Amino acid sequence: MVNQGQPLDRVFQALADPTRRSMVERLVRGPAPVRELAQPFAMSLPAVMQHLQVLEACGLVRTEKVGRVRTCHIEPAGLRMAEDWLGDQRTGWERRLDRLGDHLTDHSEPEEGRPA
Amino acid sequence: MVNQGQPLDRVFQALADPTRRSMVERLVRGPAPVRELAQPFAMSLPAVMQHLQVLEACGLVRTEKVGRVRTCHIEPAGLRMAEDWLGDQRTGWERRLDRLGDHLTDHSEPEEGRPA
DNA sequence: GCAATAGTTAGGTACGTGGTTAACCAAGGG
DNA sequence: CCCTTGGTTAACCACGTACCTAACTATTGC
Repeated sequence: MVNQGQPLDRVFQALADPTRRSMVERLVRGPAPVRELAQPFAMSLPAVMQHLQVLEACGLVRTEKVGRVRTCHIEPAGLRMAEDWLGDQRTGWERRLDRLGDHLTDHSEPEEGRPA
Repeated sequence: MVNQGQPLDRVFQALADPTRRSMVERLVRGPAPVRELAQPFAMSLPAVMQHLQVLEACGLVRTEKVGRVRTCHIEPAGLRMAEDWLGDQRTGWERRLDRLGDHLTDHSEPEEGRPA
């Protein structure tokens, strides 16, 4: 429960970059070739390619080359993995708040770390 | 709509590290002093402090020092910000899938990028 | 086949990140 | 008052990341 580390590492790392997030935002509205993906960013093609590789390596994006054009699709499973982790933390937190409320109404116990 | 960059950058960056994610996972179950937070990780106190600072800088964690003890609480708003972004992308994607389905049943249009 | 287009590879640089050790300061406790 | 505990600061190092330019390959269109 404490260690499913690596894939999540890569996904969050990928999402930590504004360029890559923008790419994801764009790809969510439909697939696009590398060139179109690169257009809004004031940076060289190789730089864009690198970002793309990061996104692909962590499973957020899938690409396939048809003629000389590589088309990029988003892979929603990757996003969901991250969203799930976040959701788990939030629900864990909320559950804790509930339990804390119970204890307070029961014994007026002061707030502290793990009860065990 | 394409650039609310910086805070999200920092949050995802913070979550990209397994140590920091573990810390969040622990803090979700209740506040803890630095020492206890550091205990499960085979690394020096300063390293832990650094991670803590990252978490604090991006608003995921709030800390306060009482005697000589600094207690760390989680700050759920930070998690929610990230979760929201992820959710936006997912819904954007799902909406697109719906629209695509409509078009297909209507005009048998081939799938492509932005319709504008 | 020649030129333009789309992408790729190679190599290099500047900066950021994650860790270390050592020395230090500030409570508490005997 | 002295020692221990808890945290902090400083200085440093190894490695990774995010770009760049230049050169190259592979299609497509004329």
